[in-house]
Amino acid sequence: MSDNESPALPATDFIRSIIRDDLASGKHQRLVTRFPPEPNGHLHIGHAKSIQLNFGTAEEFKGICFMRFDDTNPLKEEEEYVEGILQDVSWLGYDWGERLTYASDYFEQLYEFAEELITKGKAYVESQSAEEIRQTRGTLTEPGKNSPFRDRSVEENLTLFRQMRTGEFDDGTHVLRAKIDMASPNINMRDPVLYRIRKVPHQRTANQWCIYPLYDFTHGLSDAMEGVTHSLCTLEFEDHRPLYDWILAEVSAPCIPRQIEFSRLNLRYTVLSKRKLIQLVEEGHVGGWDDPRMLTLSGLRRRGYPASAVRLFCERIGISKSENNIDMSVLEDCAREVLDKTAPRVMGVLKPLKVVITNYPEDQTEEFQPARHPKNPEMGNRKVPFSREIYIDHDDFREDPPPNFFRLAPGKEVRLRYAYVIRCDEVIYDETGRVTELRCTYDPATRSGAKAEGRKVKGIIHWVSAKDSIQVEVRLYDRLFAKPIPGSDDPEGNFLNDINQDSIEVLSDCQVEPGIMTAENQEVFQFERVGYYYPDPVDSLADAMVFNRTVTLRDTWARLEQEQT
RNA sequence: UGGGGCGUAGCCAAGUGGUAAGGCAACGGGUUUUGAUCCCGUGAUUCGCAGGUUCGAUCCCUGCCGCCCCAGCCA
Repeated sequence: MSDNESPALPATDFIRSIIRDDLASGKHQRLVTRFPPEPNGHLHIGHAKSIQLNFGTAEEFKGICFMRFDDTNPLKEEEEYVEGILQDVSWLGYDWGERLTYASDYFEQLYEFAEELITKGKAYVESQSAEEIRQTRGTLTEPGKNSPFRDRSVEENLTLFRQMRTGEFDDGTHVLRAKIDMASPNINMRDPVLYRIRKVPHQRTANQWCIYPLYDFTHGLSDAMEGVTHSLCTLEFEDHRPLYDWILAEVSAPCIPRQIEFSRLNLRYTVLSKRKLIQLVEEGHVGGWDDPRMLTLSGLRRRGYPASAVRLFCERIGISKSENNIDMSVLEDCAREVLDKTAPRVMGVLKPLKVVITNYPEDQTEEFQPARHPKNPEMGNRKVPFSREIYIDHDDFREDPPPNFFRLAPGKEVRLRYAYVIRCDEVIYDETGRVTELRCTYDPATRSGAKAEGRKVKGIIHWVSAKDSIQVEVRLYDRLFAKPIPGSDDPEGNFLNDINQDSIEVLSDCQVEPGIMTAENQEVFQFERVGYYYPDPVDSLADAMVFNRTVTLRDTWARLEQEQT
């Protein structure tokens, strides 16, 4: 399922430095981390960065990493996402072993910690409405006001909180608040809400609870209960760290984890926020979470990205605290790097142009046996039939070739890869003037592998035997958005206007060499000179294959030609 | 105008008092029956800006500028 190539060089970053120091100083005997997604959507490449940090460092430092679902909001979370998330993490190549947990596993202990806080006079039951709480919170520049319920007695708070638990109040009538400081310049410290009443069943605890803890109360304590030493999260939680520390300090926590923040991944020409991904899926702008244009892990997987390419990418971009905007080409290049070494080669003609080799006998065929991989002879050879009628790619022929075009043109010669040199003698057109066929002659003396190949020809093109080739559908993908930062030009930030209308092109009449049918496993192929293609795991049928273009090969000629014009 | 962060080459990113790692991209050259791959070579007199301390500052101090995050009973 996943290829387990380990990263080349050990990464060094500020978080690993802290871990290294804490282990060296004896502050911790063993590293414990956790990857804590909320099951309200599927994972994307930004999560891969976090997964690789948490699971990756655990592996590196011989520690452990918990796979923990942060499921404290039954209104937004769904069990179906759990399965997808677990599949994505294991696809990436990480194993949580026995350490699959849920914040909801700790609801009872969490409740006890809440009572402890109340008993210590550090939390109170608030009976103002949500609106009133908002009104009295103050603003960024003005302090908030104390709640009239702030000084309820411990006994009253305890009674009320227990009644909240037993369901005696309606949603929204009461909440539990920490008693910290309504004048704090950090808004998170202005008596944050710890528990709210929600009379809805929870995916895992069903109707056991009608009060649910909020993130700030849950997260640090869950970390502590799991013995997490380093709680790694993204920058937007930096402001929450004082609260994280406060809760752990005020309660008899089993240990004190340290929260460390790093910057989240931003990629150009795509969106990675869960909200936006959900919108793309729900409004039908894409085919689903696993649409190959989506930078979700399921989308990348379906597109043909090897897990090791995603890991290489995460390693390459590093970990820091600065805002970043990584170019999509970095990701693409990681795919090329991995695939070049592993993908079996095959010839595939995307836009077939028929070529008749007029001096090749009609009933003759022969078979070439090129290597499946130019540098890995152990991958063996394939059989490629050759005959009088072949297809070449339309892009490899020009009636009026530009300078330095060393492919086929009237009167010019090219080598058919692994086969012969041919010369274009005649161009056949249809009524509309479109080129429909080429008449060529071949030179038998130039047979591939022959001692004296006769002459050197600069151009080499791919081809397939017309009567032997397999027709397949190919889907060419491009970036989903036309702007580096979707929505940045729109006053309302509407990113949907920037969707690239040409992000998918379907070619239904592609011809590939018959050897592709021998593939037993789903694997990514390199269509020589063109790119990497992966059989679509959803729409591909045994007799009607569909290939997704994972990524093109680097195309120096395309760049050159663009510069020439 | 409150609080928390960030600012090192096109994009990432180390270094944190001793004279700017590395990767990707780009460019030049070589190999090549994939215009691919591979190989070799090239880039910051300078670390947001301005002062200061120091024999010496990207690193310490002061001031300024720019960008990001925070006012959910979301995570």
